[in-house]
Amino acid sequence: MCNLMDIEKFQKNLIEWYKKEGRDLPWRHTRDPYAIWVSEIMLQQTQVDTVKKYYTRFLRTLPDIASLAEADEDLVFKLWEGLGYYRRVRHMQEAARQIMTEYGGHFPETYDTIIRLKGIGAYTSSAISSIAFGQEKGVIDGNTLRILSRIYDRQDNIALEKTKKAYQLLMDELIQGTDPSMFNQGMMDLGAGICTPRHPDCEHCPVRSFCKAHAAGTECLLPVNIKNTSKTDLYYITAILKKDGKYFLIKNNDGLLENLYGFVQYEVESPVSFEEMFYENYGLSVRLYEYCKEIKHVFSHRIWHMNVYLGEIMDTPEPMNESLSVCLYTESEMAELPISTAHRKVCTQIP
DNA sequence: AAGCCGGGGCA
DNA sequence: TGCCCAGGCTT
Repeated sequence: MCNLMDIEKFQKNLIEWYKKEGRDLPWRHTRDPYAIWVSEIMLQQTQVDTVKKYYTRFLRTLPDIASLAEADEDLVFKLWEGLGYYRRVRHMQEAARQIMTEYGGHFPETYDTIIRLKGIGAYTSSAISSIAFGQEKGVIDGNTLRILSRIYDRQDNIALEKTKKAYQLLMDELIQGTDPSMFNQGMMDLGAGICTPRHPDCEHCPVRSFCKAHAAGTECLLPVNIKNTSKTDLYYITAILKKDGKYFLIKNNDGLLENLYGFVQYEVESPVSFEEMFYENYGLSVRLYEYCKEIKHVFSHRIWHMNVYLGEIMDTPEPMNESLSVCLYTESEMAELPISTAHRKVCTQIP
């Protein structure tokens, strides 16, 4: 693509195809920047089909910026339970409060102002500013990096930041003078349905006449994406601890799965070591009396091997320790708490 | 620049 | 199993 006429033809082919073959998605029936924002945050590293279920419920429960800003923290995380990357929703609530105080509850309308909001980077600011406000900012994500690598038959490693910067310039050039919302969303649908990672469907591609990789037959070798994917194995003893018909759960205050609830687990070699460490941390005597099974849970960069035990918390002097009672939940209370998928698997071992 | 942060779908 | 998915923040 070397001249303006080619770019115009590329845009026209893409957008005509998008109008006909584009996906009908819930967040494409609105221009409300708040709704589009929610969808874009949910869609970060998360597949469209997964997001659909969460998106509708989230907007029904928290329909606008003000309601998100004022919402109870546990409710917000509960709405996110199972989606992963929980920091996203914490940041979103911070940004909602930011919009209330700095912009009087009115969503900012330019790329440079939107990107200053918590949890919004180059991709999301481009997406919101183009879709909700018609700004000519191209989105750079896994889809567009793949498409551009193929269109230009480039070998740049898309895992590198400098590649993304170079491709941002290309995208901003390609989006000039057309409908920014349809161009960006058309590119994403092209990446999702035609220009797929493994078996691209070039026969049905509306822009294959512009594609250098297709001409060279190299489309299946692109994009180049070299990154380290080694995982670390972690071995835990995870205890389902019961007292008076309730279960002992703690809230993670930092790190992995921050703000979610879960069973106590330690990286120790034996049940006795667990009991000792639990006593050090909580001043409570526990007894593990039965081994259930190992539950494996795979994250992006680590694997949890959770060796699940049943246990009980021994009698404590009256009145019951304050720090103990706040950690005890009935099974129906547990259903309402935000709990990670790993620990939901552990719940299945409750007798 | 590299590490960290989840979970689901797919070949 | 390994890779991918509408990424962003921290160090």
